[in-house]
Amino acid sequence: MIDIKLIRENPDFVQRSLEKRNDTFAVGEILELDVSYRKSLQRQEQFRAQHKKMSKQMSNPSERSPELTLEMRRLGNEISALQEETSKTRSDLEASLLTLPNIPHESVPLGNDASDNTVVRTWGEPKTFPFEPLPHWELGEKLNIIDFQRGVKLSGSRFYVLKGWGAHLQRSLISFMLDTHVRDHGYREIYPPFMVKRECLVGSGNLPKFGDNLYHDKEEDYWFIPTAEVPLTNFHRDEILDAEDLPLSYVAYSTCFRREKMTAGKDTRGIKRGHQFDKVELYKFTRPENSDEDLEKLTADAEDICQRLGLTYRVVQLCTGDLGFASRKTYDIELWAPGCNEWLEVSSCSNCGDFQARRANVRYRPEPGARTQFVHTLNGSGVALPRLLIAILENYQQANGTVLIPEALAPYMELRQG
RNA sequence: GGAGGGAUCGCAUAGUGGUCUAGUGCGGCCGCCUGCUAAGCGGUUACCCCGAGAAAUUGGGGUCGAGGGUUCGAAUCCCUCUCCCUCCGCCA
Repeated sequence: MIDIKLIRENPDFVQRSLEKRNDTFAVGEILELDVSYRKSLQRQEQFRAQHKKMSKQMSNPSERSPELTLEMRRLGNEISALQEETSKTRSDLEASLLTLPNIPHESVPLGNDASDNTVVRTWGEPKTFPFEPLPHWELGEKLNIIDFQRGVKLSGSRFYVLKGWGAHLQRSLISFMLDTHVRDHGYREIYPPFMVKRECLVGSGNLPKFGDNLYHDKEEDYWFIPTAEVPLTNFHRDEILDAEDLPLSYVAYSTCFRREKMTAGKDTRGIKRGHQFDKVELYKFTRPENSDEDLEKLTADAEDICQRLGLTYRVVQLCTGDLGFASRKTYDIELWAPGCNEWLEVSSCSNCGDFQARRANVRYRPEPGARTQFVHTLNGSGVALPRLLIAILENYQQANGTVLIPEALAPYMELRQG
């Protein structure tokens, strides 16, 4: 959420910044709501103060009178009418504020869409093969480790089953990534709930605008997380963190659930885009002055996974038009997949500034006795699984149709299975 | 799912309709005293919103798990919900 005070004091800046996202937003409307909210709030508080004084008089039996009682009743009615008006305006204002995306960081390059993103760096070279490399869906079926038909039988389109060595590989990757981030990058491991309350999705920025991409149990009002970023953002909701604990770095494995109904027909081949996938997520709560630097660190931590696995990747900086709703600055990490011949997004590392912290009300106290302030939050996959699996299968395939195990995974793959 | 008990300013607790501007103890912080430490003494100790001010500050309002109701007036009475505890049922 954008600070209403910033909008109030600098509406042109906010308007101009949001326009960089190549979309339009009702900043003027919000300003009007803000004015009328504060006007009716002030009137209400004035009446309340008066009412309070009279009430004090009433507490003394000798000052009680039928006239005073009557007057207070009248005032009381007036206050509740005003109260209704005030809270209506306030919730309208809040609802509007919740639909505004974050303000892009001034360093983010201008652009309309993904085609304006810029490659920041590339690690490794796209691998060349003395034979025609197969796409993972063919490798998966040949090796009998990915079962598309049974996935559809069990759950419908965009579901698949990993079998034997394939399932084992995924499980090993999860352990490898968690171990690496905990042992070598200083993150604390979290196992979060995969179903959360509505307000968690509001805190992370998925609601109210993007509900159509989420699975929801209406009976119990549980929401299935589209990423572990959601429970992690809300882990410290309504808390005031100790300044000396910052930055707090968390790593969480979770399954993720997404409807993906807008892209029916696209990316249907293979395991690139499903309704359910696994992911290891990195998350940081930082002091505002450190968040830019911490984004570089977090991105490097995700990149390190790709490097240890010997996979070619590139880091792409998103332009203003392609930035996610909650993000002010984002780097995507894309792995090269020689079989399907494309760069696969396996991580999106974002600095959300105080946007999510404001929504989830996560604060800290910079100095003892100082006013509380919102922290900055960062997130990024470290990294997403099906696509990592794709990259390993396609990069490590051999002429005879087998797939080698990356050296870093060897300790995790000692169990032999078909 | 059933029955009962509970939720108060970091922690513990008091408060059963107006004097609550929520008391007290502990802990924390500041100061005094003091060879040192402990003790003692004094002060201080939440969060949010609106207004004034360049600022330090300052005026007002709100918050006793959440929301509604009764009343001139609610921490206190009534209703609904959430969470926690005990027991029963059911399970991994």
